[in-house]
Amino acid sequence: MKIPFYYDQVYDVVGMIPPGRVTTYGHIADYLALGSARMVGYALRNATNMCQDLPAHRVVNHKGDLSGRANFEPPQRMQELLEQEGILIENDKVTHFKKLLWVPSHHL
DNA sequence: GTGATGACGCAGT
DNA sequence: GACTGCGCCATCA
Repeated sequence: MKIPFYYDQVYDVVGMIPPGRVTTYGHIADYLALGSARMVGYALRNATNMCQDLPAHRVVNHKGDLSGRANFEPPQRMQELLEQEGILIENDKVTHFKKLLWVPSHHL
């Protein structure tokens, strides 16, 4: 299966998110400087279904909310994976989100 | 080619 | 802090 050009870009950024940290769609989009935050989420939607190795659970929206958990096969899986890395989830939102936030460009 | 969709983000109120 | 509306642009029908 051919992977759309945008998806591969997202995989690379998401794949370099350090464990125990999270990032937002906007930051990824800004780092890629290709499209918008919507494109990131759009790409991840296929990514999760396609590449289970992809730590898409570390990607949340600008509110720190697990907006895409419903897209995971078991929606509960996303929260489980985050807690597994030490990230606490409350009311489907990342606790201390700003502290755990990791910015791609900041990593350079 | 046209129209609608979407795991979002931001400005305005 | 909350809600509303608009922009974003690749992908799908």
